[in-house]
Amino acid sequence: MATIVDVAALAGVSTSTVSHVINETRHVEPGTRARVLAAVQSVGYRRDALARSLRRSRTDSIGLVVSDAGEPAFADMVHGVEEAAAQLGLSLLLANSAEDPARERIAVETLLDRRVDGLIVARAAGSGPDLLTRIREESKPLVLLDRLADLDVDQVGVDNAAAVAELVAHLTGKGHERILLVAGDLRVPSLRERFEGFRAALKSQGLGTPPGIMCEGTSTAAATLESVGSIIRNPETRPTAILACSTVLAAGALKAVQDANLPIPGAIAFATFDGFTYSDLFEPQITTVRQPAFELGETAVELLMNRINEPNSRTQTRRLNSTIEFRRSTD
Amino acid sequence: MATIVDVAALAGVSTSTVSHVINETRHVEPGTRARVLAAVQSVGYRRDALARSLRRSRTDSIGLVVSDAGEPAFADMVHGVEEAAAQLGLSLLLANSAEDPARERIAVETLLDRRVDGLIVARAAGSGPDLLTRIREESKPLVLLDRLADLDVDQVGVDNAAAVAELVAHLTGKGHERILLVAGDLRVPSLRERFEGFRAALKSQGLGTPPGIMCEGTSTAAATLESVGSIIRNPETRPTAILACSTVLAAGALKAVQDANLPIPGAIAFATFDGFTYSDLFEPQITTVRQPAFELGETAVELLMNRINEPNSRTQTRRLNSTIEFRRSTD
DNA sequence: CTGAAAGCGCTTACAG
DNA sequence: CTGAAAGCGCTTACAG
Repeated sequence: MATIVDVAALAGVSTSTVSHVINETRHVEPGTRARVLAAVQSVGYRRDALARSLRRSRTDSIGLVVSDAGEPAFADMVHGVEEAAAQLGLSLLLANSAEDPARERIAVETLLDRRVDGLIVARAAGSGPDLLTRIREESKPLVLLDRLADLDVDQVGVDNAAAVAELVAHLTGKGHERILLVAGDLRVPSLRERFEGFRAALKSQGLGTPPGIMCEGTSTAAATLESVGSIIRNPETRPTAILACSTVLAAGALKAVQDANLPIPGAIAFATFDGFTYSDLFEPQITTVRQPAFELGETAVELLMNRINEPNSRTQTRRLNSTIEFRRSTD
Repeated sequence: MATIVDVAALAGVSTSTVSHVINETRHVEPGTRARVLAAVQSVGYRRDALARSLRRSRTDSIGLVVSDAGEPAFADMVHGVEEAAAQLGLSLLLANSAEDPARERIAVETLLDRRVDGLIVARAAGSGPDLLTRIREESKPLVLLDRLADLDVDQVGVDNAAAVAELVAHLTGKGHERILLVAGDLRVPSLRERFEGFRAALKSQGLGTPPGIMCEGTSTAAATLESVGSIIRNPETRPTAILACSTVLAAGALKAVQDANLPIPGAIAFATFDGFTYSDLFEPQITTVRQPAFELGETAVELLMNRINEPNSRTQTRRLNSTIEFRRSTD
């Protein structure tokens, strides 16, 4: 690979001048400039980003650690981050923690070693606060994505409480008073927010939480199938509506309803967070809270750039609105 | 940030020794070693990957350019690549061309500037051969993913011909002789392979391609809805089965069938490549060719590492098998 | 068993 | 308007 020295030699100038021509960072005589550019072409010179980064202590790259690259919502966030980063001329280093705090730690350290200009992290379910402390120690710009913390950091997520409230209002409006929340792993902040939001929404509707009408702690479709199954098979505990807090929970719960031969929405209404694509084409058509996942990613980059450019500005927490697609499953 | 010089000073040794201790690259007296390690801890030293890469001309990173980060199949491939890379201690630089050859070009150049050790590319639909030439000029290891080329490069994709053949055999076995192939953009190699495979399969069944029974060129759900709609509304051209070659094509075609009030599979059978998740939970339950997208990504990394370690070995083309999930839509 | 020193390919004050 | 030179933080032959 040709270096700046080769170009300088061929053009008969110093490496300073070559550098300044390439980066347009100071005025150069048109003639000299032309010779340099010609030399660049002729030797096929390409600036080495590594050397440049080392010298400038800035890499023009950002790191993204997601907790579950297999989940469509996270895939969309990755897409949004990539898009926004590309627009700004930033490269994206992607890592997946697979919900494993140890892997998350390694991913963050690697990204730190590579001197990314900033970090966006959607934390693993069991991730402790020490990770954030570690990043702060390095005073590396950081934005939390989707899975927020009760800390003084920049973060962007969904307004889960508002979405739950709207959904509960919709269901109670249809006369439902016994709603089963399939809540999932409450260590995941977004799931906890939905859980808390659900309780608050019921309370404000004067309903209170019927005992046994929460289903929490399960994370797999199989486990959800089982626990939801046992709740709905028992007429004592059977709800008139089910609200699932993620796609995988919805899959398990939906299967349980089908296994119990309960028609939707005839015997039981059904709604879900995230959920299935192209729902309009299939039966049952399921009412779905659609997260603005792509925009979440874009916003994370925006917050990160703010932090990089203004290290001492006040941190902000952004809550984006989800949209609810109302369909026949809750009619 | 502490550097190797700080560590050396504190431990009272040379930077050579520090480097060798950290990298375990030559024997060091246990006592010295311990002092170095203690110094590393005490100053919170972390090796700068940038400087290391510059010196070694090796970055332990790979670049991945996908053509459509929004498509679930590509998201899974990204996931597979990430997983395999992480296992090998490689960082992943991700870029999306969004099916735009110009963006693809920029993405590749950026990755080349960053001196990734190798490149995995799922090319944009209109991508020309000059991009591959360019990468070869730099003699940078390259693997083509999913969208293959008729060139002497390492590549991994799906055995599309085999999948189509199996599906066609399944349909003809059910008595279908008029099958509509919703083929999509034939500039996309994988779609072209399905198209060619379809013709070959019909021929080997002694059927030949009925005129007007191909629907090609459309890439959006809306355009597909329209063209499939006009084909199935006309009893002269109406097929008894539809085979869609991608998720978005399937969405458009399915809508057209529903708009025409043709029951599936009563009036018309339906099958698709890729397609919808959790299909078993919804009606119509659609027969689906499931690509091993994650494995495709993993295999791409494997081929790339082979190439990096053995630059002069023979190139290989790997074809992974898809699995067909047979469901009621083709009963 | 260890160290002095060159060099990877850039950028950027400093000087003229 | 341009150049000589230091330095970013490492690795690695070379020498002892």
